[in-house]
Formats: sequence, C-alpha cells, structure tokens
Amino acid sequence: MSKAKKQKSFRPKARKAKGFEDRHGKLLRSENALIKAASDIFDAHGFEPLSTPAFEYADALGKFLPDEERPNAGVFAIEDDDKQWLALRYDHTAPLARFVAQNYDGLAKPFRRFSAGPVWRNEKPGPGRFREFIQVDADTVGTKSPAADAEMIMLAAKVMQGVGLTSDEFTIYINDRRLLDVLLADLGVADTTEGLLQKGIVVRAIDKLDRLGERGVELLLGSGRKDDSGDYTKGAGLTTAAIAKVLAFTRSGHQDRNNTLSAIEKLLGNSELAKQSLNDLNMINDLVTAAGWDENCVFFEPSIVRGLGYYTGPVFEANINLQATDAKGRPMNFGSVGGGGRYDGLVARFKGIEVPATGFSFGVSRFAALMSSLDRLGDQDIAPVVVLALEPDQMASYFTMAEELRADNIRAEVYMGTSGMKAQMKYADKRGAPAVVIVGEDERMAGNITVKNLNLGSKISEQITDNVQWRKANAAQSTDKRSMLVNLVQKTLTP
RNA sequence: GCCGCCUUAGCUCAGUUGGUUAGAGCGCCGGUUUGUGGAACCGGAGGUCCUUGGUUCGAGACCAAGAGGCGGUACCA
Repeated sequence: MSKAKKQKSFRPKARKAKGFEDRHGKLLRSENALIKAASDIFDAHGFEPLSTPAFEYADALGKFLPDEERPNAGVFAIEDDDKQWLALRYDHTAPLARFVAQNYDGLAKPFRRFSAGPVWRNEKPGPGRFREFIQVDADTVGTKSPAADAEMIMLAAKVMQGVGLTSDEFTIYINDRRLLDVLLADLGVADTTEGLLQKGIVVRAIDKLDRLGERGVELLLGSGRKDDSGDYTKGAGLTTAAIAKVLAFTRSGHQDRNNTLSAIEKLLGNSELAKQSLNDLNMINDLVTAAGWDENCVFFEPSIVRGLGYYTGPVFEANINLQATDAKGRPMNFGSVGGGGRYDGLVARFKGIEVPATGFSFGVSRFAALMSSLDRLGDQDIAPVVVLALEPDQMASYFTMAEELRADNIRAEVYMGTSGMKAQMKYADKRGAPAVVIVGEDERMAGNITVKNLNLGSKISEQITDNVQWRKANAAQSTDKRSMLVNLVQKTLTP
C-alpha cells in the first residue's frame, strides 16, 4: 500500500448508524408476516388502513418543541427552508390525532383506523431497543364507550393468536389509570404542578416492578434509589404508610378477573371516579367473557400502568410468556410486545373539544425478533432452486426453466454471474439452495436435464473420507428428459 | 445524561517483567479436482495492534486525553 495510493482515495468507513438495524432474511420475513397478520385482523374488523408521512411539523407531534440548543432531544428534527421545524414521528398516535383534527368533519365517527410503519426515537439504543422500529397500531377515535376498549383488548389477543401463539403463551393485562389517580388523591398527591411531577415518578416506579422488584420500587416511591453502578435516582417522597398502600394496590390482582375487580372495589370503591372506572372495567369484562376469552390469557392487573403520560383511562399490555435466546446465546427477555390504552386528550390539543380515543400498538421489531428466534414465524425462508448458467448463449432456456419452476410454486432463480461451474455450485451452496438444475452441453445435446440435491449431497459427504471416492460421488443427482424438469425438481424437494 | 467494563486479521481471541519480522482457530481465496458445492490435505491473501499526545534507547503492552463498542441506570412528550 503506497503512500501515493493512500492519499489519492478517501474511503468512508462502511458502518451503520448507531441504533439502526439492517434487517434481512428470516427476521425480515418474520416482521412482514407479523405486520400482515395484524393488518389482516384489523382490516377484517372494519378498521380503515391509513398511512401518514414520516415527518410532521414538530408542534403537531406533541408538546415537544425543538429548542435551539437541543433540537434533536428525543426525536429526530430538521429545520425546513421556511424555518419551520420538522420531526420524524415517534409513534402513530400523534399523527393520527393530527389527521383526525384536520379531517374531522368528513370522517364517520367513531373513526377506526390501523397503521403500520417505522417510527423513530432519538434515544440511547440498547438490547431490543432501536432508534428506528416498526409499529402496527389500531385506534378508535370518537367514543368514550368501554366497548371500544374491549375491542382493542380482543384485537390484541387475536393478533397474538394470529401469529400462532396459544392462549397460555401470551397474556393481555388490563388496568385503569383512573384507579391510580384515586389512590394518589387519597394519599394527598394534589393536582398541582408539583403533584403531577410526583405522580409521574410514582407511575414510572410502578412500571419498573418487574425489573427492580418490590424492594426497588419501594425505594423509588420513597426517598430514592441508588443502583448497582452507583447512580442515584430521586424518589417520589411518599410516606411509609402511603408506599404500603400503593404496593398493596399493585398486589391486588387475582387469577380470576371478577376477584380482581372486587379486590379493587374494596380498596377504592368509595370514590366516584373509582366507581366510574370499575363500571367500565366490568363492561369490558362482560364483553371479553362473552366473546370466550378465558381467564388464562386476559387479566386485570393493577401493577400494569404503562410509562407514557397521556393515558386517561383503561391501559393494556401484551406480553409473551416465552423465553428465547439471542444469536450469542444470551436470554432475551422482551417483556411486553405491545401496549395501549385510552387517551381522551390528544385530539383536543388541535380541536379544543375533547375527542375520546383508545388504541393498541404492537412493537413489531421486538415482537418479530422474539418470534423469529423461536422459529415461530418466518420459517418459510427457503432458498431458491438455482438453475446453473453453464453456457452463456443458452440463457433464454435457463430463464424458461426457472419460469416453469415458479409456475409450479417453486422459488427459483438463474445464476446471474459469469463464473464457471465450480463457482456456481459454491454460490448455490452458500445461498442454502436445496437443489440446482444442471444443463450443460451434455444434457442439452441429449435433450436432458440434471437435478442435484444439495442437502442430500452434503449428507453423503459426511461419510466420505477418501478423496477419490469423494470426486466420483454424484449419487445425489439424477438425470431425466427435459420435459420432466418440474417433476424431477419436485421429487428432489419432497423428502 | 451518569456509572462500570472493553477495543489486536472478516469473526472469536492469544500475545511473557516493555525487546528483532505481532500469532492461533474459524472464515475467505487458490490448488489437489479445467462438468460439480459440502469432507480431507496443501498453499495463499488479509493488520493504522481504535486515535492523538506522552514516558522510554525501544510501546500492541506503561501514562493521559479523546473516539467507538458493550452493560447498567435515568430520560422517553
């Protein structure tokens, strides 16, 4: 490597941006299968497909406004030619609120729609956490009816089933934010700025129950917690008695939905707001029960709160009860693969009038990664049969052969390179092709085709140690008349 | 953002108290075998030892700063 050469060419390093993922093969097929399964279910229930742009004006996305100092905190934002700030959407809900507000008069309400596509968050990436990921959302806008919430819950369960999970392999948890509001009001957390801040800490602390355990959450509710790395997190500053009450509430879940509701009623039943909430939850329970969803996959769970601030009523979460390991053999604990709830305030930001809404969202990337590693989705990733291109002037006939295979639903391709036969065999092997079609001069002159079974070939090779025998072994291939092409390939592919 | 650990070939990693020309396995390429991938044997290519500065006669190794990666934690409208 001469100095002159080094100076001549600048080469950028081939590397992908942090927190962004290349997706291909089995994993991408899993994602697509998941998106399709969810979309089909939403569509069958009468939800309208809706696609909104990746960019929105930043002020439309939320109360977030990019400031000069850190325009990209949380979201990816750019300043347009006209000095207006654009930001990549960070979920599908905010664009929906914008769409509904903008087209309010023309929409049949309640308006029900589903959306699938990537969303972006400019946050620190971690395992199973990316800066770009796909969400599939279904939302119902324009009704306060708990029936709409019940429908969301059942849709979530149906999607879980739709991707092949049995009812003991997934769980849908239900809770209601209003119950926590009542509880905290009882404990003296006021509706002031300071109180709302405190409430936020409480909600986020409860959200961490599964990760930190009750002891950790207890610290976060009280004075604060120091983690293993020595970092200190400020607590909510509740009294010991108040902490006990909050924890008692999170423990009030039972296996049986009715028992959970009566336990909550005993704890909070005197309040008017709690009565409203329990009424709604009872109606949800009736509908879910009538539809036949049994107690082992749909629960009321008071410890589920969801981290986001905008929920105003029932909240839901979908969990997978399976353990998987990643490429490096480490256990993948994904926890929830989807969540949602009622948010009655979002559209009001635009319209000034309250437009109640409820929705559910699946984190497709996370969900699909889990399913893919369990070989539960995308296992239809079968490599194509490769038609070798041995004689350059016979390409037309190779194309014809591949087309015949495709007509019989066999994934097939013609080798597109210019290398010799050995390289073509290596190519087919590396692709994982189940078989190759070999038609060279010999076959062509005789009006024949040869099909080699690559899987069988590699099995046979394991038993051969002698080099000469190795060369001679072509037991894994057979030759027949040209007209028998599809037949012979078919026979090779079926075990 | 805060805390900890890490960074040597495409990948996983060795590399002695600081001492000539930095290694292994796997992978890759070629050959044995010019119409046959996968086994076996033989050969080959491939390195800014993350970067910069310092200590030293001499640094992959020691020191400092920076960058990147991993993990934890926080934030996540």
